[in-house]
Amino acid sequence: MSTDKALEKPEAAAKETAKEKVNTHDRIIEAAIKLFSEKGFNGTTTKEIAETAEVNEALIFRHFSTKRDLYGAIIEKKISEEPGVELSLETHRDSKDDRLVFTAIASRMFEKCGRDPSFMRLLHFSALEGHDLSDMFFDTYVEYINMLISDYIDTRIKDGEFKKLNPLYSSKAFIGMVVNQIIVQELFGEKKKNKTDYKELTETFVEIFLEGIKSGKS
Amino acid sequence: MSTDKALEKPEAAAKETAKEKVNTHDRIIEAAIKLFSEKGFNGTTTKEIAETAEVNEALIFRHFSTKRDLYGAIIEKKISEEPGVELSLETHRDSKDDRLVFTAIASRMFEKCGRDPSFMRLLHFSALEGHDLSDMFFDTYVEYINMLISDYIDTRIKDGEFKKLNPLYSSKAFIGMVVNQIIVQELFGEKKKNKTDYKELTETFVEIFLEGIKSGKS
DNA sequence: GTAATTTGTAAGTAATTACTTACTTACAGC
DNA sequence: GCTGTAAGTAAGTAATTACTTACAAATTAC
Repeated sequence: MSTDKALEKPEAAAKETAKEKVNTHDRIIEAAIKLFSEKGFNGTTTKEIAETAEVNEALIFRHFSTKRDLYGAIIEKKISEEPGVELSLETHRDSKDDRLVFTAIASRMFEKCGRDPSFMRLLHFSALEGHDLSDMFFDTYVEYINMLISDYIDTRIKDGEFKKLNPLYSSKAFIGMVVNQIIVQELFGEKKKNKTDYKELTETFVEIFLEGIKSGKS
Repeated sequence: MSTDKALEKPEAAAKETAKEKVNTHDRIIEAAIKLFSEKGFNGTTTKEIAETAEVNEALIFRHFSTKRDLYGAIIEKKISEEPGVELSLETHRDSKDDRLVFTAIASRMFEKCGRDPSFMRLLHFSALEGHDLSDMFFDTYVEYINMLISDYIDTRIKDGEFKKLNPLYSSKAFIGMVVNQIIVQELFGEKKKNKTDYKELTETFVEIFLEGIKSGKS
């Protein structure tokens, strides 16, 4: 019985306390993500974060010693939790169905950023405002993906299927099409005016890119 | 004589006074462009602007009634003074030498943004921070250029030289390649690590785009 | 039970913010 | 000369900032 209690109680208690604690912690982080991504680091006050999180302002500084620490924490969280584009590449790489591969990459990027616009905004704010972790953000999401696609292009060149163009620059060409569309959409709010047909847009991008890079041995 | 004096004196006087006045005004604007483009609206203080411009802080508010007014003034200035990409299109449009046209567009954009990085940063800051004039910025530099290129593509489709793809989406494809490279370079500071060969990069972009969009009647 | 630790809060701090004021200086027209 | 107007400045303002402190309530440990 005593063991039961010893096992049971702390567990339940921990759960209970943890629930409250984690909720507070999470509420702060969620509010911070929302506000920092909307208005940037300098445009957001700790008072606002507290109000949005429905938490006393002083609690923020018990969980994160400074405002900048909190900012760093949410960037790290975003970096770690985002599944990335690599999946769509890895899923289809071996098929060597180029149209499928690049369509999957573009679709995944559109879908991910459409679902969570805060990610792109945070990425850009952190770069513009010069946050320390901005480089890590960049390496994880720009350089890494460029490298993956660049590698794929490289193998397709060796297969004799793609032209002998610089693989990194070719990768940048494709990524650029997709990312710039996302930026225009999410950051500049183009969506209000023009309804974009994502299916057609993706097809156009993939068509241009693939026909442009394919070696002409049809 | 009286007319002479009346004509001469105010002119010289105006020149003299204007010189001082314009210098102060311009120094404020120059400092504001520098600081706002580096650190954004919220990241820049009026005290800093005054120090950078070597002008008493109170003078800022004699020239611009609020900090936001000053911000608006520099955005308007940037919008009005930038010559834009349209020139390179207009110069080469009638040649119908597609490679020349798109190479010129890309080169001009790279060159312009490389020479004045503050432009791109201001554009992005204003969009992220949601300034009122951000839309004007966007319309002038994103939508307008897209329209111009889209129009050119449209005529080339009607010439039978380009595939029947959506001209706007095709334009976005090309612009995206170039603009994204600029963003990565200027905002994320990629230049430190990788030396980019702009000539090869431009050639790669144009090659992929043109071969991708050309109707296959070679 | 009670002591100790954690969680929450109200009030306050010193520094900084955008913006003003009251004043002096320089220079124009007469 | 004098007067009026614009340019320049030092000092100040009220509000807001990130961050603290001192204390109460709740929870845990024993």
